[in-house]
Formats: sequence, structure tokens, C-alpha cells
Amino acid sequence: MNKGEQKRQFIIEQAAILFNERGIAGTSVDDVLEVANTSKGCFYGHFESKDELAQAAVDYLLGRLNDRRNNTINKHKTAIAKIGAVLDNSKNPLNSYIEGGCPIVNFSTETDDTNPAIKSKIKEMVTTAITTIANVIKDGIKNGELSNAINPSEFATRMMLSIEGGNAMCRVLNSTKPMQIMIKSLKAELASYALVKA
Amino acid sequence: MNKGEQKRQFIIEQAAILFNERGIAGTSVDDVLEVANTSKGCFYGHFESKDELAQAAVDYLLGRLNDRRNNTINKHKTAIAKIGAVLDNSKNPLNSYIEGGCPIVNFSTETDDTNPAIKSKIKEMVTTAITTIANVIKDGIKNGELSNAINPSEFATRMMLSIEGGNAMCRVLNSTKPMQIMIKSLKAELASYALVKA
DNA sequence: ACAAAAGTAGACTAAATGGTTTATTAAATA
DNA sequence: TATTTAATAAACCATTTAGTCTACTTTTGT
Repeated sequence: MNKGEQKRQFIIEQAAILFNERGIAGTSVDDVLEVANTSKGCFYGHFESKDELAQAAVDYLLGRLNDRRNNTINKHKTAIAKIGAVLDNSKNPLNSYIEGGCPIVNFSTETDDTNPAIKSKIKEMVTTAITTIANVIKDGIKNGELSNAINPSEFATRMMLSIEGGNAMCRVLNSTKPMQIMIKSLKAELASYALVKA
Repeated sequence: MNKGEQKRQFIIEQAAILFNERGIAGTSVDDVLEVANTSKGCFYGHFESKDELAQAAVDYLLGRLNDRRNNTINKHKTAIAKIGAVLDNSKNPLNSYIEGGCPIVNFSTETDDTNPAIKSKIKEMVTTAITTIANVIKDGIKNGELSNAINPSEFATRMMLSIEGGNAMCRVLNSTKPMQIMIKSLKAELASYALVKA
């Protein structure tokens, strides 16, 4: 990665935090220049517009979330352990993996009526996440860990909504408790489908 | 309500829709003037600042949600019917009660890191909603409709997170299905605690 | 080492922003 | 109905906004 690419990436990473915390509309290009220690000329040498940066920043943040989820899943063996670990990734919405909370729910509410390009990135992310979790459960059924009484995609869907709702609600409530209640409940539900005792 | 109060209220109601759809930072005072068919002079005769309007708009929207929830609860007799009806209020996030989606999740993500005054309004709203739903369940236990095996405030908390997550996720996904899955599941869970058959 | 290319700073612009002021019009009330 | 008070329009202002341009500096390939 040469100097220019490094700078571009640095701008994306710094801007991403601002966008996630304050929103895209709530962040000016000058704000970005400040945190990225750069100038107008430099910025517009790397990006055509603020919107191009916003899209790159969203891609970057969603990429981090994807990587983390996949790593978490690969780190564990059983479906119950995998799902449990994915849930635990979200257990502290007040001190979240990415500063400012979960980009999925943050950008979904900001862009659903205003920015189709970013909205569709979030849509794809959510679809992928649900599918990935559902597949973990399907595998768990196939290898005899879980009862086929569980509906994988319905469980995965509910899990995703709950986590994202928890991310947003815990932040306004200044409390991690709602998320903990959620996680405990989903873990218990999943455990109730276990066929073999650990 | 005299002419001035009428105009002020009209501005609030029109602005509220814009704020809810595009965000507060994404809406300019000029945008508000346009939808409210008014002028700068008139606007600043009624409001000290854009932020004062934003707070009034949030109060107005949350008030509508509160009224609707309370009306819904009063319209039904049993706890199961009350909760079911409250859930059904959210069954179509793509054509929501308030244009632009649920103000709770919309403003929670926008203001949690930037606007303490509005954040605290949302916080109070969420707390009230959870408490109200929990109380419906508690009453259901008291009068023998529901088993005391259910944890009222935990169920209410999970229900709230799921609905708000569903509101945000369904909008990016352009589908009401995740919310329907959610609602069906919560209804089934609640029904499993019923002591008397309807 | 040097030419060409890439990267960067910062002054600059035009439009949009939130907000003020002054003059005018409409409403309420004595 | 006269008068005073509230409501409104629109020109105006300072600042911020996203984006451009030119000049300078740093890399890079030869």
C-alpha cells in the first residue's frame, strides 16, 4: 500500500467513526479533514465527493463487522457455541466494537429514506448475517447437535432484529441490561433445541 | 387554539415528518418553511431555534405513539389481546403509523451521541413503553390469565427491542416479513403462558 | 540523479445554512 | 370601530457548506 492509498484508507477509517457517531448529514467535510489531519486538496485528490467517502466508510465498517462475525463463528465448534459467541460480540452496546454503536442500525435509520446506495449495502449486510447464522443452525441440525424442530432462518431473523434493536435501545437507555436479557433468552431458547448434552 | 398556536402546531407536525424521514441534521430550516408554507420571520416568531422545533417535533411524535399504545391497550380486555394488539400496531414497518418509520429507533440512533435533550426524551418513552407492557402482563398474572412463570419486565424488554429492531431492519430490507416472524413468535410465546383457554 | 507523476496544502468560490431585522398585515379586544 | 397586539413576509447577514484551482512538495521509475 503506497502513501496515497495509506492516506485514503486513513481518511476512511477516521471518517467512519465520525459518520457512525454523528451521522453522515451531521458530519461535514471539514470535520473529516480535522480528524484525518489533512486538507481540502488532499481530500478531493482521493475522493470525488463526500458521498463517495460515506460509501467507502460504510463499506469499511460493514467489512469489519463481517470479518468479526466470520472469525467468531470459525473460532468455535458447535452451533450453540458459535451462536453464543456471535451474541456475546454484542453484549456491550455502550462500549461497542465500533465507536458510536452498531453501524447497521445507525446507518439503516439514516439512509433508508435518503440514500439508496448505502441502504442497499446495509440490506446486503443484514441478509448475509441472517443467512450465515441460519446456516450455522442448519449445520447443527445436520450433524445431530440440534433438533430439527428449530426453524433456522426464523431464529436467525429474530436474533438479528433483537440485536439491532438492543444496540439502539441500550444506547438511549444508557444501560446494557436489555441486551443482556435478550442474549440470555436467545441462548436459552437455542439450548432448548440441543439433542446432545455438552 | 388561536391562529398563532395553530400555525406553530402546523409547523411542528409538518417538520416532524421531515425530521423523521431525513433526520434532524438532514433537514434544513428552509425545508421546513417549504412544507409548512411559511417564512423565516414567521418561523422564528414561533421558535427560538431549529433545535427548539426539533424537540417539539419529537415530543409531538412520541405523544402520538404513547396515545396510540394506550388506546390500543384500553380497547382490549385480556393481557394476551392487549399485547397482541400492541404488536399488531407495528406489523407493517414499510407503511408505518408515522411516515418514515418509528421515531423511537430513528431518533435514538441520530441523537444518542449528539443531542442529550432528545436522547432523554426517547429514553423516557422507551422506559414508559416497557413498563406499560410489563404492567399489562403483571395484571394478567394477577387475574389468573397468565402463569407467573413469565417474567413480565423481561418479556416487555425483549418485545420492545425486537419491535424497534424490526422497524429499522424491515425498512432497509424492504420487507415486512422479519417483523411478521417476530410478532408471530412473541404471540406464541405469550400464549404458552396462558392458564385459561379463550 | 532526474524527470514525471502522485500527493498535498491552502486560498478561493458559489451556494446553502441558521438566524435577525424591519416593515406590513391580520386578529383580538376595549 | 379604533387601537393595540400578534402574526407574517421577505430582504438581509454572517457563517458554514461542499467542492475547485493553483502552486508546491514528495515519491517513484528510469
